[in-house]
Amino acid sequence: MKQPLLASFFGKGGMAKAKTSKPADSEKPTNDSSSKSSGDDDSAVVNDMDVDKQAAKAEDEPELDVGKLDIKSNSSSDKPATGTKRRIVDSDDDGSATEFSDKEDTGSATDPSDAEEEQEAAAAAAASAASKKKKRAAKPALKKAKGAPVKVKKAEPITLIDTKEGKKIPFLALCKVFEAIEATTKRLEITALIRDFFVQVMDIDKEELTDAVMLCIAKVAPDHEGIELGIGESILLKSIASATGRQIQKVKQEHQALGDLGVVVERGKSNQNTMFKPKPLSISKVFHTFREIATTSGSSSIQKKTGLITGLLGACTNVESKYLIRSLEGRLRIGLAESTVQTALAHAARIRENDGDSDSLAPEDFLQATENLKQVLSEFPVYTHVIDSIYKYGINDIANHCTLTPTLPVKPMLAKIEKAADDILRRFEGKPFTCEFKYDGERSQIHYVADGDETQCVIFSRNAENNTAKYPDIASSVKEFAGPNVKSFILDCEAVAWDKINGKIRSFQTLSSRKRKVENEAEITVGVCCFAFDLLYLNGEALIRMPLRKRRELLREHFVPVQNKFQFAISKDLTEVEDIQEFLELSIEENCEGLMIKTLDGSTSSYEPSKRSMNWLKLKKDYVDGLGDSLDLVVIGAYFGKGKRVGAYGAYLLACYDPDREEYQAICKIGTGFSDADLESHKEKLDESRISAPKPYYAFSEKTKPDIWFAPTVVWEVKAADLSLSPIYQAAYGEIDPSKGVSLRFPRFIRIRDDKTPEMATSSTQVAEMYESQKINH
DNA sequence: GTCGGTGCGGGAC
DNA sequence: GTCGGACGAATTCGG
DNA sequence: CCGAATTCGTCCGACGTCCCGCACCGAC
Repeated sequence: MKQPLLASFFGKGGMAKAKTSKPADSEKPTNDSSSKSSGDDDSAVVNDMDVDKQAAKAEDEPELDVGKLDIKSNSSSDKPATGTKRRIVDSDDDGSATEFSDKEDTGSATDPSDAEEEQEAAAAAAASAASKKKKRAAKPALKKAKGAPVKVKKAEPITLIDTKEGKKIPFLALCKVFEAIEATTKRLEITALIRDFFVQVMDIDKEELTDAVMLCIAKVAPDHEGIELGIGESILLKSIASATGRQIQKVKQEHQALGDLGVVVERGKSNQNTMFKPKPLSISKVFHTFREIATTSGSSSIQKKTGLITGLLGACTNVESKYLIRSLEGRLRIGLAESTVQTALAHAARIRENDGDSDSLAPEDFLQATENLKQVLSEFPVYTHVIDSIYKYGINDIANHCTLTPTLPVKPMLAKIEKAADDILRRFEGKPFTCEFKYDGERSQIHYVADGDETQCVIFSRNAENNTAKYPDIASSVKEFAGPNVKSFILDCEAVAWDKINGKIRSFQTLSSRKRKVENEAEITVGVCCFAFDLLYLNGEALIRMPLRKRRELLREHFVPVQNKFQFAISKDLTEVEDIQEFLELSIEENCEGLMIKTLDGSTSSYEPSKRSMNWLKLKKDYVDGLGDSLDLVVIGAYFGKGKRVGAYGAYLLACYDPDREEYQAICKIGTGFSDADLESHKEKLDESRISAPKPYYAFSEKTKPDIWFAPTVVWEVKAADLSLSPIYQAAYGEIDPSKGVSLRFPRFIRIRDDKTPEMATSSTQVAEMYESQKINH
């Protein structure tokens, strides 16, 4: 088949300088207690509120009526993804109907009429094997795209499922679905595929459905339970080597070439001739082995884990091994992520409750179900429990049984990037909104419950990790900042490293050096101050559906700033662009990252994480064209790309120039900001200056050693949010700290600087100056 | 057998 | 964290 | 007024620095 080469794509607002006059009237935001004043009590603060303030398919499907069976998924569907209707009524029969064999049953299974597409699919699959030479062919994007754009692929019935009592659902069935998903980029189709699978599993067994869902999202437990696989590249390499009987080095090489461990195993296994057919893996077997891996720790745990993985691999067919490995990497990379899985699960549940009939359901029915499920999971992120409730009460009623509960993390509301202050007014046109300082710390969700004398405080991170052990100091000061009538709450805050001697914010880098498991409060080296900006729950009542104005009111009414420990995020309710601009400058001045902008009233101001994933806006200085730190750096090396970047370089090593020592000093890697076309053209151009070993005048560390070296010829403009003190990069080495260099936070490619020679790149002295000018470093 | 260095995994941004 | 690409839905444009 | 073209929002997966905790390993 003709696989098109890497396709190329094409494609690619300023801010007014306010400052003019401006009725600076009042509104000097004062964070009261912040530094000096500290009138910590509410007085100052709370009062001026108004001014504002502070703060598959089967071998053959005997039972299926062919007619009904083929379904066209979506495509024309007017309803979202309801397209595919399939009836798998069988189950009655003796089950054995659907024996599966790992060999190629694909083709045969489906209905002849579709031979065409079938071939297409087969081709795709074959492609990887046949045309292995050009790995690009494997790019999902290209796979199908060209082939049959017109015809929509029908969802192939995948029924490797034996419904007979006691039989487990084969892992292979799920993998077949993954394969089909990977072959397309159409979102509706993806949803339909996984949804159909869930529909089938759902009828069979609740536990297996849960296991399947967990495998789809590549998780082994809810985030807050802190159960992690603890598996990474090196352990996988080891396991693959042992399972396929090869040297680790070999596997490593192949990994570099292919950029995908999944593909590496798949090929490795197919080269192996298996004498006997292993007992097929079931979904629950796989999932439970994953859990076992996750829960082993201690001495020689790596060996045990490797053993478990090797065992699984031994029982895998080729396809299975690919997805098994990717699951262990924590990312399936097939275009199916949690949000889509949730949608599919909701649709499946709705269909099941309609006796398996999707035709009579309206698009709104699906929408409603999806919204319910997403909302519930964001308030009660425990799949086992939620799925349980679906069975018990129905998808439309789960919200009444899985409600926001202190002690269980709420998915935090996020913000969308906004690049210019002007756009904000347009977006919010006329509606009142507030601007808050965006502090550079760590998102903390503080939960508290008092039950008589028993009190409990739990603190979660932005990603729902349980951080209670990291912040015992916060937990122990709850009683100081919570008012006397507060019995329970969930607070949304930013925990920021705090210099209590000078009453100042410290850098993010400082915060991150804090111990993660503090045994004794006395040993805390980095103090923290919480800047609260929202209240989600208070005294037994969820507040998330209230408008922000109300939540903020309750926050200020029931909580009290405490010096050096707890404050309200500084905020101002504004209406003019110039004011926003000025407030942004002020936030920067105060060592914050920028502003968060939120509407105050109406439904858009409620705390609804799932409905609109980002209802807040964030405005940072470095988003604005022409502002923020920008450097011109020399490209001296490159790293092979992985996944969708195979065939290109995934990242490059950059250096600044030190004219005194006449050397190029590594400063950071860069891997974002490139369009696909950039990726291609950069490689082409840079390969011309490829050299086999680093120049003697390159200063770099082994830890950042690139796969490919270049002579210093190309200069790029790069933007960064901050500069950091680095243990592994050499830029401005010794100028600030005798044993550390400087690196960049959030580096991204902006453009090529054809007009600069490498010697004209940003110098190490300039780098040092830029670092020094960040006042937060003193 | 203990101790410190190293490399990996995972989590912040 | 930043960023670009693909989809699908919403909105605008052009005949 | 309707279909085509364009814009917008969402989702996904590439990739960045730095840090701690843990398992491992070699030196003593």
